[in-house]
Amino acid sequence: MELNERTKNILTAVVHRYITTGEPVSSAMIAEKYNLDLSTATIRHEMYLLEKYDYLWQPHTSSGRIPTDKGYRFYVDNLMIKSYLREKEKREIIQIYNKSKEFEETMKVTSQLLSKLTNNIGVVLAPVIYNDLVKNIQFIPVGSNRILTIIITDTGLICQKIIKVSGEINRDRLNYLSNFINSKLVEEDVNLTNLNNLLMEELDKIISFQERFEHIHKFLEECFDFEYSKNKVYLDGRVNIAKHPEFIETDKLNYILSLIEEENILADTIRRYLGLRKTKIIIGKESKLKEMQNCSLVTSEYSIKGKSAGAIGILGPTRMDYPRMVSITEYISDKLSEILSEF
Amino acid sequence: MELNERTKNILTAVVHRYITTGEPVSSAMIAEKYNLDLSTATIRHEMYLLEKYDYLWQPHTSSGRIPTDKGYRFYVDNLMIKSYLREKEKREIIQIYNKSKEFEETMKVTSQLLSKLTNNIGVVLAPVIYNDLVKNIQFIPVGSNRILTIIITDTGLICQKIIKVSGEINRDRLNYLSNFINSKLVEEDVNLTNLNNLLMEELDKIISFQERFEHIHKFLEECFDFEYSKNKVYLDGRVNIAKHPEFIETDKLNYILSLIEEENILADTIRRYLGLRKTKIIIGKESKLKEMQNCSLVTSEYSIKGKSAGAIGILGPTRMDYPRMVSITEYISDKLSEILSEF
DNA sequence: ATTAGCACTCTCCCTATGAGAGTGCTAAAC
DNA sequence: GTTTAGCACTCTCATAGGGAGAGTGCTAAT
Repeated sequence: MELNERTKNILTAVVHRYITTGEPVSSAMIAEKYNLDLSTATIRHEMYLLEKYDYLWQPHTSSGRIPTDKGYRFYVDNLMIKSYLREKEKREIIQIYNKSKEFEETMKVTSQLLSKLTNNIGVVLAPVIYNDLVKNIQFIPVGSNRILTIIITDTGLICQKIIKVSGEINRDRLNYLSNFINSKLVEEDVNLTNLNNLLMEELDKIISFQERFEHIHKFLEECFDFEYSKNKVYLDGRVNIAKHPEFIETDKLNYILSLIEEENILADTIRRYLGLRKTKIIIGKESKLKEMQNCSLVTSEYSIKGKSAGAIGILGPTRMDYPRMVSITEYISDKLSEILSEF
Repeated sequence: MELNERTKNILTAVVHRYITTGEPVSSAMIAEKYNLDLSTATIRHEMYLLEKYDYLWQPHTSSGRIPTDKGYRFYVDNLMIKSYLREKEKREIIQIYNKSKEFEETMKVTSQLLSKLTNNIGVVLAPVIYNDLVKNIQFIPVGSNRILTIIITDTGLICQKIIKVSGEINRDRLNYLSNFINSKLVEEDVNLTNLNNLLMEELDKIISFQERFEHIHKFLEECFDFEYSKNKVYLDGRVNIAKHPEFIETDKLNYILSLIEEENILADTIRRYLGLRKTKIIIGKESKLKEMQNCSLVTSEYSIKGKSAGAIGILGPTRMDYPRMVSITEYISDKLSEILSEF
C-alpha cells in the first residue's frame, strides 16, 4: 500500500501537530495550520484512509487522530526532515564537556546532557571492553589475602577486580606471572575474551608442577571472569517522566519505573538494535517489550579511536520530537567519541 | 501537655489502623477492632482532643482521622513496640549475602534486600573513607601520561583515582615517591584528610629542587582530592513508589522522583542525622526538605571493624510500618557490618 | 474528485440528588 | 464528673441527566 504525496503531507501534519500539542488532531486543525489547500472534508477523508491502514487512530469515535506506532515509523523512515543543533547549543555542550576530566564523570555528564536537552531520560552505556586488545596487566597485593588486578586496554580503558586468595601471597611469583603475561601481550594481540585461553596454553608449556598450576589456573580464571553483559548504565532525568501526561496512568507509570529500575532491560534493548546504522529509533511496541510499549528510544553509537565502543540514547514517550532527538543523540555521541579517544 | 494512658491507647490504635488500611480511621472502627471498652462517643471525644493538640487531622469535617507527623513522632518515640524478624527471614537474608563476594555487589544486594523486604526504596551509603587510616599507596603508570593511584585503608577499603600528568613519567622517581610515602605511613597513623598536609611537610624537608617539587606537589594534591561528600549511593526499589497511593498526585510524584534522581539530597539528609543513636527515624516535614515532606526515612548505621563507616536506610511514605522498618534496617546493618569487617 | 452541509456521536462539565460515613453536640445515665 | 445514647449536621461519593462543544461520517451538490 503506497501512500500518495497528499496523504503523506497529511500524515506529516498530524504527527507534527500531535507532537507539539499533545492533543488528538482534527481535520479543521490541519486545514487551519497547514497550507494544504484542502477542505476539512477532504482531509477528513484522507484521515479516514490513514486510520484504515493503521497509521492513525482515534481515542473515541468523534475525536481527532493520533499517530500509531506504525504512523510514527513511517514518519521517521520517510517523512521527517533532519534537524540540526544551533551553534549556541553546540558550544554549550562542548563547554560542559570541557569541564569534566575523568572517565566516570564524562559518562555522567553525557547522560545529564541528554536528559537536559531533551526533557527525557538520558541513557549512556559504558564502553564494552571484551573486544579491546589487552595492553598491560598489573597484580597488586592488597592486605594479606587479596590481589587487585588491573587491566589496561588499547582504547585506554582500565578495568579492575579484587580477588581473594586462600593462601599466603608470594610476591615474587606474582611478579613473575605479571611479567610473563605482559611479555606475551607485547608479542601477540589478544582481547579480553581470549586472554584466559591463551594464558592457559602458555602456562601449560612452562609449568610442570601440578599443584602450583592449579592455584594459578583458578586465580587467573577469576581474574578475567568479567560479567561482560552487565556493563554499567548511566541514567539521568528520571524526574522528566512526571512531565509527560502519558505517564500519569498507574500502569504506564509502572512500566516506565521498571525501565528506570532494571537498567539492564534498557541496556539489553539498546544493544539488541546496535549495528546496522549509527542511529536507531525504536518506537513503542516495536521492541516487543511490554515495559517499553508506551516509550520510544533513540540511540546512537559512539566509538573510541574509531572502534565502536558503546551507545547513548534517550528514552521518552512515543510522542517525542524525533528529528530533534536524533540530532541531539548524534551530536553528543560524536563529541563523546572524540573525548574518549583522547583519554 | 502530657497524654494520659487512654489517649495514648487511642493514638496507638489510630496509627496501627491507618498503617494497615490506609483509610482515615473512624471512632467506630477503633471501638470495633480494639478492645478499649469505650463507646464511640468517648473515642470521638478523645480524637477531638488529639486533633486539637495536633497528633491527628481530618481530610475533611466528617471523615475519620489520620496521624500527623507529630502523631507519628509520638508513636515512634513512646508507643511503638519493637518488632523482630522471623528466623526464616533472617536465614534468607544471610543466604543472599553469602552469594555475593565482592564489595560493589554487597552494596547492591543490601539495597535490594532493603527494598524487597519493605516494599519501599532501599538506600545504601557507601562507607566513608576520609577518617580511615591510610595503610598503603601505589602509583601505577598507565599508558604514557596517566598515573593510577590506589589507596588502601585500615578498614580494607580501596579507593583509586586516575591522574593525567603533563610530562613524561619518570618511573624511578615515582617508585621513590611511593616508597617514601609508604615508609611514612608505617611510622605514623594518618588518615586521608591529613595525608596531604603531612606529605607536604615531609617532602619539604628532603627536597630542595624547587621546580621538581612544584610538580610533585601538584600531583599529590590532585591524588588526594577526593570528593568526600559525594560518596556513592545505592538505590533499589524505585518501582515501589507506584504501589503507594499517596504518590499518584503529580506534586508528590515529582518530589519523590527528585529524591530518587538527586541521590545526594537523600544521602545528605541521612548524613545529617547520623551520630546519636544507631537507628534514626525522620518523619515527613521534620527533615525540612520539601522533597521529603510526604516521606519517612528509617536509617541505621553500619560499621567496619567496629568503626562507624556508613548508613543504610529505607525511604517510603510517612504511612509505613515503623516497627518492622526499624527491625529490618537494624538487622541488615548488623549483617552488613559483619560482612564488611571480614573483607 | 472535491466540498458544503448536516446529522450524529462522544466527551466534558455542570448540576442535582440521595445514600452513607462519620462527626459534634447535648441531654440523660451512671 | 465521666460516659454514653441519640440525633442533627456535614461532607464525600456515586449516579444520572442535560446542554454545550468538538469532531466525525455521510450524502448530495458542485
